[in-house]
Amino acid sequence: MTNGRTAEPRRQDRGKQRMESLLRAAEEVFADVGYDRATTNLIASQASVSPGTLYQFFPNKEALAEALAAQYAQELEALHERVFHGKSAAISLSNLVDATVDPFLDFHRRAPAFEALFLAAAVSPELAGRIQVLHDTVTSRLVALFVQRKPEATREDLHWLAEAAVGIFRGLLPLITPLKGPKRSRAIRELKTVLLRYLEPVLGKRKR
Amino acid sequence: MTNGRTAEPRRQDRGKQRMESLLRAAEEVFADVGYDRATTNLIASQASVSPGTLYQFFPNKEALAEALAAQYAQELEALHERVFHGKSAAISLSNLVDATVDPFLDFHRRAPAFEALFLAAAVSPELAGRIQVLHDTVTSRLVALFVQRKPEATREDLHWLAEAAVGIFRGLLPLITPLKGPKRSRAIRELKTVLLRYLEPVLGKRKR
Amino acid sequence: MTNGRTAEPRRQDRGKQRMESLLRAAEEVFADVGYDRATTNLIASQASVSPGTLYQFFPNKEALAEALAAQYAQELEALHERVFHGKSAAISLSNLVDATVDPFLDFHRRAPAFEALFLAAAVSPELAGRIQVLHDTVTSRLVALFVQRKPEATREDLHWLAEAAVGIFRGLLPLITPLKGPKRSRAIRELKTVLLRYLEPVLGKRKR
Amino acid sequence: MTNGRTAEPRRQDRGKQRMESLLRAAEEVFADVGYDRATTNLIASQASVSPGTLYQFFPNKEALAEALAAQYAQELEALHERVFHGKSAAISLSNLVDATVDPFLDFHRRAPAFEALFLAAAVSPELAGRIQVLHDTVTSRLVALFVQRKPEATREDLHWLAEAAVGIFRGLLPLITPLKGPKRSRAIRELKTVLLRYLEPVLGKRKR
DNA sequence: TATGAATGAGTGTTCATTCAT
DNA sequence: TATGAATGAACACTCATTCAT
Repeated sequence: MTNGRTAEPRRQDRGKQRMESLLRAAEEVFADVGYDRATTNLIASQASVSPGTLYQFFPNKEALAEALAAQYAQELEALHERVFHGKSAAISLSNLVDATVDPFLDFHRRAPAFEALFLAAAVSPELAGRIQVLHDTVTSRLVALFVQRKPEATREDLHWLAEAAVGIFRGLLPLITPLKGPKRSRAIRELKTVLLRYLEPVLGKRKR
Repeated sequence: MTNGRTAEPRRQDRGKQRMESLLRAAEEVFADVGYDRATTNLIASQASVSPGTLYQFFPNKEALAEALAAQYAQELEALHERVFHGKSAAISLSNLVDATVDPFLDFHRRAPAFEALFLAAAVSPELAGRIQVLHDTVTSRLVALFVQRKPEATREDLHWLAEAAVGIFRGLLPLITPLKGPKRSRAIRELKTVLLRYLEPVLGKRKR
Repeated sequence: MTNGRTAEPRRQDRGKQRMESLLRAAEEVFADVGYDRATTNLIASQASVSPGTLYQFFPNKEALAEALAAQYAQELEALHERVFHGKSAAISLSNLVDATVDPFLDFHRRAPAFEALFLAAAVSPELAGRIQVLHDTVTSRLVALFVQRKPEATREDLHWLAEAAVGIFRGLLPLITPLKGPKRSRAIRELKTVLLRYLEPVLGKRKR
Repeated sequence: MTNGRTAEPRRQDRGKQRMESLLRAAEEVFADVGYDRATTNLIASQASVSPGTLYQFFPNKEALAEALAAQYAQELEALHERVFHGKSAAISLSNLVDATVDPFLDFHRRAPAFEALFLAAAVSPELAGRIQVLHDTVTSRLVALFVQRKPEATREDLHWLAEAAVGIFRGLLPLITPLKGPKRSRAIRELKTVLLRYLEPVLGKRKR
C-alpha cells in the first residue's frame, strides 16, 4: 500500500509519539501519587494505551523515570544555555543567584514529576543511580559557572560549592513548593539568602 | 506460688520488650530498604516474631513509623537538653553550630531509620502527618535557641531561620551520610559553613 | 486457709459463673456481628476474660454455639411447659396459635443470638449439626401439641405439619424482626394468618 | 491477517467467557462452602485462573455475589415470563401455585448458589443490600401476578401477601432441598399446601 | 486457674510483567 | 505493533488456637 521508504519513518514517528505520550503520562502519575505509588498500569491507562504497549517502549518503571530524568536534564541544560551565554562573569552575585533560582523554579512548575523523582531518588538507591544524570547535569553546570567566575579557585573547592548549593536547593524546595502568594515569595527569598550568604565569600566581587 | 505483684509487671515487661525489639527491627528494615519498601512481614521476621505478634502491638506500618518518630523526637529533645542547659547565649556562633551539628550527626548514626523516615515523609503526605512530631520538635527547639540568642528579633523571622536551617540539614545530609573519613569531614565542614554564613548576620555576636 | 470441702464447690461455682458470663458474651457478640463474623477473642474480651480462659471452658466457637443452643432449647421447653400444662386440646386453634407465637416472639426478644444461630445453621451444616437440638426441641414440642389435639392423625402427618410450621416461622421471622410498631403488628398478624390457615383443616375444631 | 472487525469482539468474547466461568466457579464454591466461607482464591482456582484474573473482572467477593444475584434475577424473570404470558387470571389457584412452585424448584436445582446467597443475605446486611435485586424481583413479580388476579384488592394487602409467600418459600425450601424421591415430593406438596391455604381466601375463584 | 503474648496459616487484594492473539 | 487478559508472588492484616508463665 504505502511506499516502503516513507512507511519506516512514519512507524518510527509513531513510536516517538507513543514514547512521548507515555512519558507525559508517567510525569502526571508520578506527580500525582509519587514514584513509588505509581503503577505501570496506571501510567499506561493515563496514556490511553495498554500495559503491553508501555512495555514495548520501556522495559520497566525505572526506565520511564530514567527517560524522564534525561528529558529534564536536557531541558535544564537548554535553560542554562539560554540564560548564561558566556557572560556570567560580569553580573553581580545577587543577579547570578536570581538568574539561577528563578528560571529553575519556573522549570519546576512545568515539570511536575521533577520533585517526585528527586525525592524518590533519595529514598531508593536503585532509582538514584538511574536518574543520576539529572543531578550530575545540574552540578556540572554550576561548577562550570563557578569556574568561569572564579578561575583561580581549585576545582575541588568549586565542586563542593556546587554540591552544597544543589543540596540547599533540595533541602529548601519543600519549603517553597507547597506555598502560594506572599509566603511563597518569602520562602524563595530565604532560599536566595542562604545561597547568597554561602557563595558570597568565594564568588563575590572583590572590589565594589 | 510466685508473688502476684511481680507476675503482672513481668508480663507487661515482656510486652515492652517486644515493642522495643519490634521498633528496633522496624528501624533496621526502614534503614535497609526504605519505608515504602519495608513490609510488615519482613519487620516481624527481622524481630524473629510472627506477623500476628507485630499486629498485637502495632496496628499497622504507619504506627511503627509513628512510634519510631516519637522515640527519635524524645531522644533529640534529651540530646538538646544535655547540650544546652541554659547557656547558649554566651558561646560563639561557630561553637553553637558545632554544638548543634555534631551531636545531631552522632544521633543520626545511632538512629538508622531517621533519614529513611524523613525522606519517606517528603514523599508520602500520609506518613508526613504521622511523623510531623519529629520535624516540629527539631524546629521548635531551634526557634527556642534562636530566641534566647536574639530576643529582639521577631518570632516570624526566627521561625523562617529555623525552617531554613532544618532545610539545609535535610538537603546536605545526603552529602554526608554516604561518605567516610576525610571526605565526610569535608562534607560536614561544608554543612557548618553554610549554616554559619546563613545565621551569622542575624545571630552573630555584635561586638567582636 | 479455707476449708477444703467448701473450696471445691466454690471453685466449681466460679467455673459455672465463668461459663455463664462467657455464654452471655457470646450471645451478645453473635447478635451483634453474626455467628460467622464473631471471633473468640472478641467474645473473650466482651466477657472481660482472656482468650485462654475461654478455651478452658469451651474447646471452640462451635461449642459456644452448641451450649447456647442447649440453653435456648431448655428455655423454650420451660416456656412451653408454662403455657400448655395439659389443656391444649380445649382451646380454639386461633388461641393456640396466639399461645404459641406470642411467647415465642417474646423469647426471641430476650434471646438475642437465637436468630443469628438459626440463620448461621442454615448456612453451615457443621454448625447445624451442633445446634440441631434447638430445632428438634421445638419440633417435637409442636408434634406433642398436635398429637394431643388430633390423636387420630398419623404421627407422620403431624410431623410434617410441625416441620412446616417451624419452616413458616423461620421464613417469616425476618419479616417481623426488623419492624416496630404497627408494621410489626401487621407482620405478626400475617404470620399467624399463615399458620392458622395452614393448620385449620387438620387441627381446627370440627363442631363449633 | 485477521479481520479487524472480528479481532476485537474475540477478545471481548474471551472476557465474557471468563466472567461467565468465574461466575460458575463462584456459584459452585458458594454452594459448596457457603458465601461466608468462600474465598476469592478458592473461586479463582475453581475457575482454573489466578487470583489476579478474578480481580480483573470483579473488584471483590461481594461483586461476584451481586453479579450472580443479578443473573439469577434475570433468569427468574425470564422464567416467569415464559410461564405466565398474560393469562394467569384464568387458571385455578392450585394450577397457579403449581405453575409458580415447580419451575422455581427447577430453577433452584440449576442455580446451586441461589440458596447460599439467600441465606447469607439474611446473615450479612452488607450482602443483603447487594443482592436485594433478587428478592425485589421475585416479590414484585408475585405482586404483579396477584394484582392481575385480584385487581380490587389494595396494593398493600397484596404486597404483604407476596412478602409472606416469599417468606414461606424461604422457610420451607430447607425442608425440600436436602431430600430426594418420595420424601421430596411430600415436602413439595406440603409447601404447596401452605401456599394454597394461605392464598385461597384472597385469591381463590369466587364461584366454584 | 487465669493470663495474654505468641503463633502461622490463611484472607482479600495488588501490580509489575508476560504473551497469545 | 498493539492489545488486554493472564499471571503469581507478594502484601497488609486476621483470628482460632496454644502455651509459658
